[in-house]
Amino acid sequence: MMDAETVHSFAKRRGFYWPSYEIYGGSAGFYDYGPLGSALLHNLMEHWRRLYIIREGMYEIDSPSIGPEDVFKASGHLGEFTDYLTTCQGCKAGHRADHLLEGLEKNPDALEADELWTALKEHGVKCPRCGGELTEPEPFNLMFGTGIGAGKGKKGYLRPETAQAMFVAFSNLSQQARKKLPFGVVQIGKGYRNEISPRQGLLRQREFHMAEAEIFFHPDEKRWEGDEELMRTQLKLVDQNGEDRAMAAGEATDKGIIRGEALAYFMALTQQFLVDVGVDPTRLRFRQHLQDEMAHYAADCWDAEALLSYGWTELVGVADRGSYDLSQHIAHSGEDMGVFIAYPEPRKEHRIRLVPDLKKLGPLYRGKAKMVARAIEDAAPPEGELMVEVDGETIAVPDTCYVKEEGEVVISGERIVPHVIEPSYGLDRVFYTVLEHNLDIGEKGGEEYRVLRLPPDVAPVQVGIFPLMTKPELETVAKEVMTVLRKSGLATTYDGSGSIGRRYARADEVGIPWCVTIDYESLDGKDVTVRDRDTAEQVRIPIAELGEHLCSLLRTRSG
RNA sequence: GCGGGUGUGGUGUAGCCUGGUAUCACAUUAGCUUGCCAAGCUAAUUACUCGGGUUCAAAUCCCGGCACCCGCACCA
Repeated sequence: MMDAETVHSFAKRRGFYWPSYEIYGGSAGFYDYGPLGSALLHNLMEHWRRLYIIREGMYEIDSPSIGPEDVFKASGHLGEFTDYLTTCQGCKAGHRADHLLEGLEKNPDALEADELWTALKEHGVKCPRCGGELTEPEPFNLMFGTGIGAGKGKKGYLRPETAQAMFVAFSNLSQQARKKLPFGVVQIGKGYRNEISPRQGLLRQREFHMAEAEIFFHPDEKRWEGDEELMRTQLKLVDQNGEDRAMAAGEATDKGIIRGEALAYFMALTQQFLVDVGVDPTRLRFRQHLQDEMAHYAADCWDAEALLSYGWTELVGVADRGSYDLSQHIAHSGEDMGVFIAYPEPRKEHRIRLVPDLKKLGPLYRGKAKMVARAIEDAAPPEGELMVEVDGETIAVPDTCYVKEEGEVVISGERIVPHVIEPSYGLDRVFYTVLEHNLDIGEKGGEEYRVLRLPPDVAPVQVGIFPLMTKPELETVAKEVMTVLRKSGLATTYDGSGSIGRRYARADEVGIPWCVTIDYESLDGKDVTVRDRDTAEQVRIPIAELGEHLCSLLRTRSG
């Protein structure tokens, strides 16, 4: 099997990627994409856009990498991403304080620093490795913090995922979708996580590329009208019980293995993308999250995993997140993000409702008055005193603050909070997988011979232009041909150095699918050879038709 | 973050134990040559991870930082 070291040195030698800031000693978890890498990464993104935006008709947005603290309080990242680490004074091993309290406290994950410390002392917890004394837990947050504005300013964080923007701007987006469900919104951008120990090259970076789609559904109608063919895609599934099987996406839905048709659809779409861009389908599977691995709000979650030299590695997570994200932002911001769904027929109902009196509520609750009012509207008529819950606290509301109204009302629909299905791609991982799965190290004439068998539309360069000999008359024509091809939109590189075989070898190694060679017959006959990377076969094509010939090859080969 | 290992041109390496001009190959550039799959000749460019210490002298010995690899922990 290909080993990662080989891929890394290859990547550096041919300019795909290398560690950042090398001349200053480097910094773990950061990588530069070089000329060929940038082009390849860009092609992956373009392919992704073609699938999600053009074919599935989703909307794209582009939002800031930095967000104010409130956003991450609401999203849960501030809490979830903060771990408290305690260190053993003896053996210096670090442990997560909440893990040490597992089984001793009811919900150790939710404890604050001082509570954790108290609990550790109360239970007399010692280092599980050597039995030594533990230090006071220190907070560690996986989000990069920063300040917004001058002076003390406002606390901000670099986003740990791009998804929150789609939830935060939901009202604007649903307006753009003309308030019809379902609709999908995507974003490609960078995410940032201050990993404790980044390892494994591109797979676990501190700054990385993500492509995420949030598809919003009516909770009872999780169906996406897309390409029906996709539901017949064979998927390799490893479910929660570790059962391993291959079946069509549609069948897995019918059998209840995948919980929901839309989830299955987006898993199939995910597979199509990965295979299109060069992930080996025989080394690809979907693994269902275990119950305790899944976020508590998630209804179901499957990771697309690729088999790499590092082992099975998550490339994409496809999750049914329910209404969790929107509900969180509704609760924290007070913004109503519901979508109004009209009934087929308006209904008449006898109703008792509570109408809040804001004039009374205002002076009483000040900043919270609006939220109290909303809670009153939602509350059922009380037996005695009205109790409402606002922002985690229970408030008794005097009966002077609202009036009871009773009567027939016409209800033409209801407001619901949409559910969301989220395919979330780690693009750098896809990138690495495409390299590792397609770098074919074989042999030719007793010598090692490398061919990067990339799909043509993913390859960083599509055409190599070579004069057969380094003679001025050939070089002139070759450069003219190059100009024409570049004008027709093909990524083209010129190489006139060394023997022709050497140039083919150089081109094969970086995955250039077609090489065009200009020889003496090209001067008279006006045609050139086009050589195919994978078969090494050559055909002669008139120069006048070359652009169209290559463009059509590109179209047919990219599916 | 803890423990162990490693760090030499763009890539892969020899040298390190036993301190004294840094080896070789490939790659790259230029010229010649070359009529289709890493041919040849000539020349050129490029390296001891960084900082400190010991020493007349450090790639080599010692200390520290950084990076990478392996294990542990971490990986919403």
